[in-house]
Amino acid sequence: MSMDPQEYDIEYFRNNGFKRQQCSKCGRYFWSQGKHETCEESPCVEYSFIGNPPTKKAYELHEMRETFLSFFEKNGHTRIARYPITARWRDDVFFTQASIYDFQPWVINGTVNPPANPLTISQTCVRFNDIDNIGKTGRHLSMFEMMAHHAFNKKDDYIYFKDRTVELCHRFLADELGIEGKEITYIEAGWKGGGNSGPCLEVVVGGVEVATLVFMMYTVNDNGELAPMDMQVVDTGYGLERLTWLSQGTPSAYEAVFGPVLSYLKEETGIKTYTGILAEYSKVAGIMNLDGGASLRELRKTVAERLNITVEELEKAILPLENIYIVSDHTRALMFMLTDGVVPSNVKEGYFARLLIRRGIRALRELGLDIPLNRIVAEQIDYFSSDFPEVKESRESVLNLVKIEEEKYRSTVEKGKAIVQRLMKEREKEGKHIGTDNLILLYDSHGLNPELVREFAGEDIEIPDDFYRRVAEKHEKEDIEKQEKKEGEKLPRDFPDTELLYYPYPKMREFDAEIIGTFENKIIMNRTAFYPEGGGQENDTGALECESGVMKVIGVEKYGRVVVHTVDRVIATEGNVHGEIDWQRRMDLTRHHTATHIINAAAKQVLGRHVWQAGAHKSKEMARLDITHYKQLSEEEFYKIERIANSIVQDDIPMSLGFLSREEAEKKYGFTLYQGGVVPGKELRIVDIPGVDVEACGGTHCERTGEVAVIKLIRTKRIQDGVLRIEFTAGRPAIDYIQKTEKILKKVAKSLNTDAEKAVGAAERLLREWKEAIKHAENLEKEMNSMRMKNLLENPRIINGVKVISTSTDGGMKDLMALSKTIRGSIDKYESSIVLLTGCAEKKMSIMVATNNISYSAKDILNAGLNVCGGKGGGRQDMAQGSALTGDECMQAAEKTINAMINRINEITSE
RNA sequence: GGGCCCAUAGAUCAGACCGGAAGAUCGCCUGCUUUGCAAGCAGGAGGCCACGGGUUCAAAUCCCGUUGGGUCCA
Repeated sequence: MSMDPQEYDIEYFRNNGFKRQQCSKCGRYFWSQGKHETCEESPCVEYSFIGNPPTKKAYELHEMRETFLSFFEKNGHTRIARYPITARWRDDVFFTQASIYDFQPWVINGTVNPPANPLTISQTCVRFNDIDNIGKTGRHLSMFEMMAHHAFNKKDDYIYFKDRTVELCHRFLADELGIEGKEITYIEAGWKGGGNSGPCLEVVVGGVEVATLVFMMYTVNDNGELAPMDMQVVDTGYGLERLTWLSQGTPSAYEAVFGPVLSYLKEETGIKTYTGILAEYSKVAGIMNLDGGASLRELRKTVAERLNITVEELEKAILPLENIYIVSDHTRALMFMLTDGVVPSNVKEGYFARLLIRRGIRALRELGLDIPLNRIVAEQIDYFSSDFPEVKESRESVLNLVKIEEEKYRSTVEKGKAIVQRLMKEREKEGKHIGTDNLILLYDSHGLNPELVREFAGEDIEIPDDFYRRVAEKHEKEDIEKQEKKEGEKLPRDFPDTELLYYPYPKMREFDAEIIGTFENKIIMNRTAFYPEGGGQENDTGALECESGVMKVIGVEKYGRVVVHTVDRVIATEGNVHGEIDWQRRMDLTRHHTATHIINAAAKQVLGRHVWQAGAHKSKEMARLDITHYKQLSEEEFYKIERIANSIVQDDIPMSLGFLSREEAEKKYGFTLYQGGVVPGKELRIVDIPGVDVEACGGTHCERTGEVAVIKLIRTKRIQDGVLRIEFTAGRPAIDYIQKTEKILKKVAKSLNTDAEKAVGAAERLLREWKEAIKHAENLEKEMNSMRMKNLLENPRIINGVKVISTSTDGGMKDLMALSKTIRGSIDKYESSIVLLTGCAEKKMSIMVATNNISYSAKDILNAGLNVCGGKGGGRQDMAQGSALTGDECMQAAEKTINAMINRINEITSE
């Protein structure tokens, strides 16, 4: 994307001897203090820093991060803790993929102020688009840290923009890291994203892009025209891993950033690193555009040629290392994902965790290592513990999650083994082998990758080169158009912020306010004590009283900082009103909200630190809390959570509710504040139940836990793999619920003719006796049948040497079958016989023909009968069934039918 | 968020494509055999074929929906 060259006319460049130059290869313009033929970025040049780092010293990963953050701190920035890797404050993405994600959309669109301004951060990020390249290219990673300094400029609050940004960047690289100023190039580029755009500079050293400086300043309208943004944002991104790699000059980024984890794996496997080969490999990978298997082979061929060895020799040297890198990379990403509340599952965020675990296990297998994957995750945790205390705190829970997921994979593989074996047998019968179709099905539906299938099959199954592309194609066809996300509805005109009374005066039931605007059936006032829908809590209802009468408040919503009341009818457009809140409803909602926090804490205590709130809803009669957990609760866990929750209530703990600056809150309470997702803004409302739970939350709450009165869990439900829903009630509705269930129990007991305590025993006995009675009745019927049959059997009709037994009953098809079975049981297996049965029940006649040891078709005989009674039916050679609608004349029809069939038997047996 | 696969005896699964009398193996119970055990032999119990509709003379089987589980993709 090209931008106006003036956009890059930066004072700092002009004053410090930078010259604008054009790359002879890619044609892009760039700025540098040195003179360069090209832009200095691969693929225009090869990496020059490998074995020859341009920094004054080699930095270890954590050291590089600290150097960066403290440099910007020294230069007027506030250091901000990383945001979680799961972007729960956004509904358009699963994961945080760049530092700017932390401030989208709330800060960028001006809804809230940034946590600090300017600020510096090292944001943990994950990206999975290049997952196949990980471990293979020397530089791709699934998890990385984007270090950044951000400034948010408003008209009345200008921090800094292009000039200072470039200055800080250059000073960091040149003065702090000691890179020769002339070696750094700033390539002109354009940036676009999320409806915004602006110029951007790619900062390149030694062939590698180490940072990007983005200046967000325009909004792009539908016609592609640019308009200046209200806020101009400095969005920078410095690759921690890139810079660390650059400073160490190792053959690949992996060798620089994985630290002791890499050494551990190398030691365990005894795999050697061929530095020369690896260096060459990374260099070539750097100048190649890698996408898919074919280009990977191309890469290997090129490298082998350059080193004058065969591709086989090359692969022997690098393939084991690739697996080591994959394990290192994946476990590192997992550590952060699981720490931040991802629970492995088959959908959404969880699936990526599962993917990494399964890929990790496969890589370990390839290496021939018999170590559980969580052992490697533990190494990662130890490496990151000192700089990320939250990782250390979640150690046990993270290792447990990995272990559970490993077990799940093992059982998937076990099941898969059986499936493959059955499939083999089936295919063998048909004289065929397992084909590509089978492979795709096994992978897509059963999670068995083709290599695994080959192993289980024990024969050489051909795996097509483009296997995964074919799987992808299968899914592409099913691709759905992405639904347009509707923008937050806007108010018809601007209103001043509403003063919120429910925070400072949580017990305020009535208040006076002034109407400042109305539209449709909505009213906006200067202040309100009505709680608007938000944070999973439903809105208050009540009344607004004014001189001309009373308006009923039926809905309350918040648009930005304005509270909008929906009323049944607007009878005043200005003047004073007196508001009154439906207090019973408010108290029910409040108790449910506080109870939600309490249950969340209790669940964490019982189940582990991996439990995070995944959603919640509080209404008047009932509430539900969704938590991350990997399986359904046992009965024991269910009641334990309920017991603990109620003991927190009984302890009647005084709660503290108040506002705190974000920095202070994060420092004091840490990460778990953000249960419902990160709450944007500088000031956080903190709901603190001392010793139990602290959350950033905007809802209404009790003053003491005792106010909740009682918590009754109703049921839990696994709403998806990895997420459990707890439904519960608190306070008044809890009592209603208990009474309701008790009434049911009493009713049951009464109908069993006993009392509640004995109901279960009575029900069990009843069921047992009922089953016995049925069995008894069946046996009796069998006996009756055989007695009834005795006559028939002793005096059978013999037609041309074939024994024919026929009778009419008053049963349905099921009875006829039972009857025929009885007869069958009492005649000789080798005796030629035919059984003809009819049954009349509910104005319908069932007919059944069964033959034994003869060649005549039962179907044929049946048809003769059906012809006279007008029925339908069919069957097999030795057994046929049919029925006819006969009305009240069933018995006569049955006689006619049997006669017709006997005639037919006469006919065919005499032929 | 979407696609695919699966649900039958206590367990593992046949049967389903092509509708017509619910099966195998292991486990369980009883008896025989054995000093005892493992086992062997003979017999037996155990199924609303996940649930709810529909089609059909007839549904475990075909169609639609629901629930639960698995899996791949975003």
